[in-house]
Amino acid sequence: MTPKSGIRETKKHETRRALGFAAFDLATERGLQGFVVEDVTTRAGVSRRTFFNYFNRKEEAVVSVCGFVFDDAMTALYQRPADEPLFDSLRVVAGLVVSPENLELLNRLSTIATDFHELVPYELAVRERMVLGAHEALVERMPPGCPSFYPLALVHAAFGVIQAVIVHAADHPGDQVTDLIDEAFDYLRAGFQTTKS
Amino acid sequence: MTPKSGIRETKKHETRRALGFAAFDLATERGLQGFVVEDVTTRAGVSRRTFFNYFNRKEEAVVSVCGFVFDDAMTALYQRPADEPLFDSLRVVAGLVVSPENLELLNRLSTIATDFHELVPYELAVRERMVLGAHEALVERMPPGCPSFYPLALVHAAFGVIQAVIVHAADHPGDQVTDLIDEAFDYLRAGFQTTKS
DNA sequence: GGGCAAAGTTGCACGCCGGGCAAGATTACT
DNA sequence: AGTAATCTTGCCCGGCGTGCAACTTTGCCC
Repeated sequence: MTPKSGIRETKKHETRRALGFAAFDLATERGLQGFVVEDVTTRAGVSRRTFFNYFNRKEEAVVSVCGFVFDDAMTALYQRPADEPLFDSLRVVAGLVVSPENLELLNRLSTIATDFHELVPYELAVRERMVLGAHEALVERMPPGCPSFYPLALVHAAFGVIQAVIVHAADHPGDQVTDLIDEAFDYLRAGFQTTKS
Repeated sequence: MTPKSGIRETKKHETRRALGFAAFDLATERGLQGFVVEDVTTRAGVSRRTFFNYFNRKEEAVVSVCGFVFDDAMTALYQRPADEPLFDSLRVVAGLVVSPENLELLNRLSTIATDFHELVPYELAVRERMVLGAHEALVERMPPGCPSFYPLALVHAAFGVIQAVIVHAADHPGDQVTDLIDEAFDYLRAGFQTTKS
């Protein structure tokens, strides 16, 4: 977690990014089966062996690009005022997760995953990282000694409806995502006791 | 979806089960890296090539055993009275998902996944199948023409808190799961406006 | 800046994965 | 009984994933 000193970490980060984007782009262009690891490393300018120092498999590299969605969301969550209700913090973060740029990325990923089902598990894993990260962020705000189940349940429910929005948005490209997030969190706030529409 | 006639389907089903359990047991005994596909097929009594007619990879076979959790839950959901509120149906099904036998299975799987991180994505995929299946079941009960976002959000939130219960139960083996499910669905019903504990 | 330790990259080698193909076996249909 | 459809199996082969041992680069201290 320490930033370490410069060049080394920076280069690693750049190499990882280069490999991730190369894999993501190749998957977009040719489909998941349309390229081999060596194609990725050629594009990224490193050797095949190096690829496996960063990722365990091709699929991980492809979905890694979406990790920035995770990073942005977590950064935002940690920056929310400490006295803000947890529910409201999550609502704000939810809006960021489904920003236009992020949705574009997530939809490209979904498109690939539709054709190549084997990618789905890795897509889900990225989301799971986000849920667990958010949980940790919330726990820090809880009064000491407070049982952790409440924030655990809250964060799972919140990211559940966020996922619902993403799924729905993929099927209904016309809908305003901001509205969907509002609708989803209204349902959540009302305990799903109103159907609204 | 048609049952087809007997022997053929039955044998396929049995072969799939045999491969799944062989893989699951081997993973429990030796860990995910402690065996190769050929070990699975030897135990199941088929050829190595046949394995790949049923699963794309070893990991899929290992988690496939948990598919029965999915099947049971879906069967139960379809059998709920049609006029029962969706929320209540999901609450009942939630109790079944975290039955003692299922939890034993899910915990064994979690244990393996803890040691062998590469299994996690496949674990998540099984859960995702359950969420989408439940959504379909709920949609059938909605009045025709009703927008599908409400049940989509509901089912994602519900399985979100179920996942929270499973995660929590893995960390706190002493807790009563039935109580956790009640607590989780109470939170959900109350829109997370009460902390309770 | 010279030199050493730590960390990262690369090529090589090798076993396993994953699946196309075609032949053989088994089941379904009439 | 005969034929079509389905499933299994062995063969084969390119790609995957990784241990290992050089080699190169970076960090650090004198």
